[in-house]
Amino acid sequence: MTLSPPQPPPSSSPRHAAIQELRRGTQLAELLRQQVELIPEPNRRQAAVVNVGEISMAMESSLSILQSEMEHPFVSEVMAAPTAYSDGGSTSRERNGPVARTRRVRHRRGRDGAELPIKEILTEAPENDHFHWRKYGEKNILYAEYPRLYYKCGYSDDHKCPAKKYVQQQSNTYPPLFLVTLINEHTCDTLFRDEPSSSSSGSQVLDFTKASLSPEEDSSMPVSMHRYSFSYDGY
DNA sequence: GGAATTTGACCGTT
DNA sequence: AACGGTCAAATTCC
Repeated sequence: MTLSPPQPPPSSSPRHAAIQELRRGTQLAELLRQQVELIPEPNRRQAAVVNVGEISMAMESSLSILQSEMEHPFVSEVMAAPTAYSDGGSTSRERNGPVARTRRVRHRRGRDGAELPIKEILTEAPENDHFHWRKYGEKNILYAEYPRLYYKCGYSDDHKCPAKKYVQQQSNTYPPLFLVTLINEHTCDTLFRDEPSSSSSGSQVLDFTKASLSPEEDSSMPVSMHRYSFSYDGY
């Protein structure tokens, strides 16, 4: 992933130092993840993997916040919630677009006109939350190389949970990066959030197969690189 | 057969 | 009119 800002400030900048530390943390988390994969007991292993995933996500999120502030100091007030802003311009140059463009984050408003809480995260693992999502749409976005996938909380009907999630692949690097936009907080959180340590017979819910395939690339990559499926346990 | 996904139509916003 | 987000009928999967 391309982590360097266009014009790195002097390394004496505290913010730059923080970014360096976060990058180191990300690498260490990845190392830890590999170690954790070796835990023999399935339950403990899965729980540990999930925790490491949370750590990675937190790191990515913090990195995105710091980097976006350095690259776009003017956009931070746009967000209605603590936000990892990432753009489609400097970190992902669309191959099929005439120019790299800065993604404009629009205010999203509910019916009463109030701004909706939005959180954007750039991550390699969009499946690393433990919620049950149901896909309800997919759109090709102008100048974007990959489609945007639309998900809503699997309990949106039963429990009126308003949480939604958009997922869009941002790069064809390995591992690919996904921009995850989270809209609204889960109201089903404590009661219905899937437990990472619960046992099998889960229902497979999210599949990023298409999102992670670029239009003309073929079998030069292992299949596993193309498959990003969410698996959730029942409750 | 039920649940989840796909995909074109529809609609609101810009 | 174009674009992005959602709906919902059709289809696929388990």
